[in-house]
Amino acid sequence: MREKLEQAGLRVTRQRMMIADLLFAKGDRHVTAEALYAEASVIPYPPSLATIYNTLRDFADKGLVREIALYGGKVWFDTQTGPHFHFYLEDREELFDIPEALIPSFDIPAPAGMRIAGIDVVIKLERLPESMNVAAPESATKRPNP
Amino acid sequence: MREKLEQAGLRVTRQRMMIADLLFAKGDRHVTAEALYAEASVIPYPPSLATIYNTLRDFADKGLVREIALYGGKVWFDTQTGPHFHFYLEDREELFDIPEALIPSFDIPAPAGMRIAGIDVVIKLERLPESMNVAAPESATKRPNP
DNA sequence: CTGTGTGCAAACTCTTTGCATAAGT
DNA sequence: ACTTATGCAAAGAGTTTGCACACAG
Repeated sequence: MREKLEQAGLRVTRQRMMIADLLFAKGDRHVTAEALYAEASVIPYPPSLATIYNTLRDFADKGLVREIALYGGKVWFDTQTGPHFHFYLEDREELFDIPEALIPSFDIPAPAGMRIAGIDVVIKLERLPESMNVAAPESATKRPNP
Repeated sequence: MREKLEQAGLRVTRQRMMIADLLFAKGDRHVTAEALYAEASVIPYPPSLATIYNTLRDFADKGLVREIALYGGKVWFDTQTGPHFHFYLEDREELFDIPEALIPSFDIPAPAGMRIAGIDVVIKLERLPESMNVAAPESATKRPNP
């Protein structure tokens, strides 16, 4: 953890260590600043909310986490910085990864004079009524926001 | 235009007509509330900013426009409600459609007990330095946020 | 020691809301 | 007439910032 910060050129402080621990200890995570703050707040002498925000931004700048495009409201951060897509469960405000295996190959050319700086794919999910709970998985065949 | 509002079950008011005109008169548009407000403000007796916000939300509720997932900050509205993906030009804060022809077929199954409520694909673009302006189009092969 | 990070509160930005007035049907 | 929309200003949510103090290198 310590090296992770040093490698990124960030000073190793108690707060940053604590935040890094929360983020990276238990595998991939998808968090908002508020959620992380709530989580940190059970620990004695937790970082302030402002520090959580600043730290998440610093981490994002250094490539330790990445920001995710989502509807209005809050900014999400993802500890997995590599290529992958997301499911978003609106009613629970939960964000999780789409298994790599399910991701189709993508080959959209950038317009002339531009380069692709990142791709964000978010598939919004809705919980089906109980009675349909065991229905066959639905497909998302090229149909953004039907 | 009038019928568009009536069909949606919205009262036809001067302000809503003005906003609908701005949105739908000149083909597909991608706007933020602020931008639309600025645009409307050149007209005598323009709608207030609050009304722009309320109207855009009403329009979105009735399916006349759709909301687009973008990084933090502002909410965007798109007059094209059908399935399509977007390029986002960060430095200019411009959003535009990806031609249908370029969009790959997508077939990601929803997890059991869920259905897909919408797909948002945003490809962030960066302007290349002048010297490379005529470079061959780059590809976005399955590489979200490299 | 020196410079950077932290905490707090206040500022800021974007969006929504309450309430009195205006306008549509 | 009756109901819904509008405008304004004020409130609200999320995020950033300024400044004094603390701490890592």
